[in-house]
Amino acid sequence: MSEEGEVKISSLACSSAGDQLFQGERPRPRRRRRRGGEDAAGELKKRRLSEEQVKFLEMNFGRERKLESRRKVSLAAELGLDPKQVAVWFQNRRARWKNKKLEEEHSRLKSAHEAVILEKCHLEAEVLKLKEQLAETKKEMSNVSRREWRSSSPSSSLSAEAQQTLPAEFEVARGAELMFMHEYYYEDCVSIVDWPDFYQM
DNA sequence: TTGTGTTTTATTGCCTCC
DNA sequence: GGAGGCAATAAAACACAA
Repeated sequence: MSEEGEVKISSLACSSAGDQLFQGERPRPRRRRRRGGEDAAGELKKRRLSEEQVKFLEMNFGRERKLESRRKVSLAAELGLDPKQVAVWFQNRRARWKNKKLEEEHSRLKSAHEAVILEKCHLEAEVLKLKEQLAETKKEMSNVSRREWRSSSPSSSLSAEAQQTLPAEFEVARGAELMFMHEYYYEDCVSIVDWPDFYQM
């Protein structure tokens, strides 16, 4: 078989001078091989290996994925193949094996990723629930403190109207703030006259 | 039968190692 | 520098639906 023949036909391929500028970064130039599927002897160029041959090669591949020279020659002799065919078969088999491993790894990582996403959703839901609980607790604490404040301030100078508008609708953070201010003012005996202004805020 | 997708065998070009 | 490995690709062989 002549390599020259194939190279001549390669003028049909997409190889060009420009391709040479991007070695390693671009797809390699493709060479067209002779079509027709027959070699000089009239035999088919590409022949499928028999089931037995493949089985034997598989068995050997299972034992050792690499093929040293002596083993290649003896395998070829046993199978009645060209040593190069054996080498090619091992090369292609390694490529298939590698692809399979990559696919397995991909699906393993995908499953792990999905599990993490699921856990994240659960944790987010839990955080939401805990936040709601916290808000509820703060609200209750604020109500309790408001009630205590009212009952402990019988001489309050607030009008009845002002008392009515006390912080029933207060947001939670404001409620906590209120608790703090209540304690502060109460303990320091500061006049509460300004409180209605505060509540109107 | 034929068009199309997949698998298998083989080639090419580059890289690394001894 | 030659042998062997790998990635990318070609092309034959095969499978299969329409």
